[in-house]
Formats: sequence, structure tokens, C-alpha cells
Amino acid sequence: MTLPSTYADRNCSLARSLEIVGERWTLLIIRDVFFGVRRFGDFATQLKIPRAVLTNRLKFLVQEGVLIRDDDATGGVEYRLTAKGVGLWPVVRALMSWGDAFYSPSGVKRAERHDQDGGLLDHEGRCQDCGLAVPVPEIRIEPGPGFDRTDSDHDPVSVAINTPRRLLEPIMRPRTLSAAGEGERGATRAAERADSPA
Amino acid sequence: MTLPSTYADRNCSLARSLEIVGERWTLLIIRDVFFGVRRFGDFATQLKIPRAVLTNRLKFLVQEGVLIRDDDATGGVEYRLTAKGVGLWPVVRALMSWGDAFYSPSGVKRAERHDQDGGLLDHEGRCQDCGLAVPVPEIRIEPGPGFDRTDSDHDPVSVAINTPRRLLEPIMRPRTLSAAGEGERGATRAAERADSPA
DNA sequence: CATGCTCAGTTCACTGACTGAACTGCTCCT
DNA sequence: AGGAGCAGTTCAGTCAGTGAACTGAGCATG
Repeated sequence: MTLPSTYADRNCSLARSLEIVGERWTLLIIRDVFFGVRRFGDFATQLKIPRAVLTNRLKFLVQEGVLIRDDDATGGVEYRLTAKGVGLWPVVRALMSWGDAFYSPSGVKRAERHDQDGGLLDHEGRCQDCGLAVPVPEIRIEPGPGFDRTDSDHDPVSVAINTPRRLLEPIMRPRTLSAAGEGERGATRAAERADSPA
Repeated sequence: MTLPSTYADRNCSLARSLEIVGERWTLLIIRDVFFGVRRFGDFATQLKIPRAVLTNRLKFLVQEGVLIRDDDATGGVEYRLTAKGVGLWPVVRALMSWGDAFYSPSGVKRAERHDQDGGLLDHEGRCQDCGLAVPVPEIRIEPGPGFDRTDSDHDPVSVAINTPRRLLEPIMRPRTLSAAGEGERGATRAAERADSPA
């Protein structure tokens, strides 16, 4: 699956998509990016994914134009979604909805809201208050009724992504917070990236 | 991934879903079932998947309640979707849409229509003619503008699933056709299964 | 009853990918 | 110079996927 075109069916967009995002870990990495994770080490600790695999996946996703990699002001490396990557949100949403429906009897584990008016989103991403199809940067994600606080992880990254937040907004880890202005500038960039090239 | 709970994140429905349908081949098998494939040998030839892997995947999907396995009248084995399995259609649709959008410049490879009135479905599965959210058994799938007839496979199963047809309707291979009434009875059962327990 | 067919599934040797832990090399901070 | 944080790399062990050949049940035919 690492090499190009391992599914024979050249005439199926499902097979094509799975060549990109169908490998183990890939969609979880992408979910984390939606939730604001951007740094190699944060993916590694939050997902407990072997670093070698993480390296491969990130490289591949960058090569495929799903993520972009660049050095931030502090010299660190950041991975962010391209418009193509943002286009995967319906895929993530569909899988989450299915998992919620069949494996989370007490309700959804995460709810989506329209950040502008607080309305809940339905399965298609439409705001139940204003009726609009809400673009990804305006989606606010938060723990839902099925979220289990007792067994949630306690590393800073997990805590951050389990806090209500807008998609794509970078998480602020202790160090990043202390670096003056870093958090806010990052957030602005995230919004730009997701909005304009789409 | 074959064993239970290999993704650590117990609080994420995405991880939960991927434990079920995230393995290589799994979603392609499920797509084939939506397209009417039901028999072990047909999956094997159409997907060119190693038979040992196919055995494992089918077993696992049956065990997880995504498929049911039973013997048909002729003593053959059939795999069909449960309501839980039918619930995966939005996942398949989302992945197909993404693949169409970013890897099929000449248009979608497969289009969905409302079988009742012939209206095209949008990304959320809503009929653009009548405005309804179309249930899976009423969806008609057909080759779209991006479908490439020149390199489509020519085995009977591929030919069958590339013919416009309703989802879940069993494909009729030569032998099945000759068995009197088999095809129609199969179709009826498919509709029952998908409709009533949902 | 012997022969041959289809079909579902198993077996097996091989290969390639994943795993986890330790290590490298870079930059910033003091 | 010394230490800490970070982004990877390396490596030996293991496990899962691959492809081809095989098994065994059920059916049909002569």
C-alpha cells in the first residue's frame, strides 16, 4: 500500500481514495490535524504510533498534497492540511457517525457545532439553527454525551483536543503558549489555509 | 488490527470504526456487497484479493455484524449486508466523492440516482429532483462521465457491477441466471434485509 | 459407482510492513 | 560548554499480506 496503485481497480474512486488514506493510522493522523495537532512529537505521543511509521505516513501525505510541511518561526516543523486535506472532513465525519451509531450507546462521542451561532450540526454538516452547510473552519468540536471522561488520556495533547475548539485551530502546548504570540498567529494561518485555497 | 482494540483511543468513534472497516480490502469488499456481489468466489476474482485474506475479512465482518452469511437454496454461501453494514454507505460515498473530486478530472466515476424518479443525488444523498434523502435500496448506481470504459475489466462480475443497477440487488452470473427464479428471489430478500431492520 | 465440475475455504513458504526501543543530530537556552 | 526539546533514523524481532497450490463438500453426468 505504500507503493502507488496497489488496488487493481482503476475505475473506482473508492479504491483511489483508499490508496491515499486507507492505510493504518493515516485517518487518525488526519483527524488529529483537524483537531489542531501539527507537530511530529505530538502525533507520536497522542496516537502512540511508532515514529518510523509516522515519518512514512507524513511524508506520503505531504507528497500526495493532503498535508503541507513547513518550518514555523521557532524553527520547528509543522504539518497542516491543504484544501485537499480539508476535503477529507466528510470522510472523517461519516466514519465517526457510524462508530457513534453502532458503538456508542450513550450518544455521540464528539458533537459538531456551528461556531457562529452555536447550532448543532446534523450528519451532513448542516447547522440545525441557521440551516447552512458549515465550512470546516467554522466548525466547533466538543465532547458529546457519549464521551467518557473517566478513561480519557491525560497527556497535554489529548487534553487539548478534548477541549471544545474550532477545527484546524492549533493546540497550544505549554511551550508554544509561552512563546509570545505564537498561538494566535498559528490560528490565523490555519484559517487562511483552509479558507482561501478551497 | 485483526485483534480487538488495536487503536488505543477508546474515546474516539473514528478509531472504533477503523478497527472494523479500516483494514486493507475491507471497504472494497463492502463496496462490492453494495454493488450486489455476494459470493466468495466473486469477491476473490473481482478484487483479486488473496483468498486467505478474503476468508479472514468476511469472518471478521460477519462476527462484527456488518455482514450475514448464509446458505442459499442451491447450497451456496451468500454474504449480505446487515442494517449496520448498510449504514456504511455514507462512508463509501464520502470516500468516493473525495476520490472523484481530486483524482478524476473528467468527472465522477459513478453517479447515484434516485431509482424512483431518476434524479441525481448530491454529496449528501439527497435527490435533486424530489429533495428527499434517498434510502440505500432506492439508490441506482451507474457509470458517470469519469468512468473509463477502455480499461474496465471484462470478467462477468466486473461487467455486472458496472451496469446501472440498484444497490444491494444481487448480480446475476450465468449460473445463477439459469437457476429458475433465483435472481428475483435474491433481489427481494436484499430489499427486505436492507429496509426492515434499519 | 467413477469422474469431473464448481465452490468455499485452508495451507504454506515467502516477503514486506509494522513495532518498540534506542540512537543521531540539530537548535535553542542558559 | 551543558542540557533539554524536537524531528527524525536505525535495527532486530514479529506479524500480517501474498500468490499459488491444495482440500473437501456437493452436485451432475455416464
